[in-house]
Amino acid sequence: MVQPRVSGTLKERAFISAMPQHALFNVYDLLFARYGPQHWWPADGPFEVIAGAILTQSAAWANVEKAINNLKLADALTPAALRDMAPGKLAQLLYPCGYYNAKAKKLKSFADHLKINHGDSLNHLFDQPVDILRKELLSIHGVGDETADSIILYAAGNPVFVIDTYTRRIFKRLGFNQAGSRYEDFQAWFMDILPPDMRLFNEYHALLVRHGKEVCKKTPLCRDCCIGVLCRYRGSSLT
DNA sequence: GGCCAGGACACCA
DNA sequence: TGGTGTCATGGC
Repeated sequence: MVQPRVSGTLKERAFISAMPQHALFNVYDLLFARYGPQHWWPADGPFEVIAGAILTQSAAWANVEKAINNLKLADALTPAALRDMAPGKLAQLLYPCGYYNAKAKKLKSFADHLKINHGDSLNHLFDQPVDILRKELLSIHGVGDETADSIILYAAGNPVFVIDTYTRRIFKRLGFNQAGSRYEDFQAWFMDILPPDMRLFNEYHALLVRHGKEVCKKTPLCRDCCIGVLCRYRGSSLT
């Protein structure tokens, strides 16, 4: 495979900054052309999505899969089973994905909340306006911005754009510094430009993670890496 | 042996 | 409001 030359000239980056709407769609098209559909979220049902979203916090997905498999083998991947299990036993099952004591507490907090407020019904939890749902999720111990949005998008099926480390890194290094540094500013920038399409948001986030994992972290200058790779698929320009 | 991985929270200035 | 320490294993 031919490595891209160092590109991303000042002229190219200036154009990207001036035309964020076009560039945002072009970046998606280029990533999709390169990687194809990602079929996210890899889980059996919405509760497994939620558990995975909590367990993947600062952890490699391969290790999260081991922990989820442990939960399945112990028949513990239900809210009731998580509540009933002793904290030490649950932590033991979560051991492969790290932070096992903290994550055991987080899973139990979610299971407790679901029982108390929704009778263990995810449909009841999800059957409310997205802004209300998001505030409720954020009130649960262990659920922050990214985890809440992952749950809303991948478990509830509502179009919110998930902002993660890879998304910030890739777009900042592509020159989109006007997006702001706060989570909500970055998210608003995406959602103001893109149509509220659940499938688009799903695929876009997954593609950014795929690209971040496979390309950006292996290149010292990610800015050049991203622009170089992306430009290679559209000649010499991101336009 | 060091660094990083699909973050969140508590604490402090 | 923003910065920092903590939580912790597994793969490269």
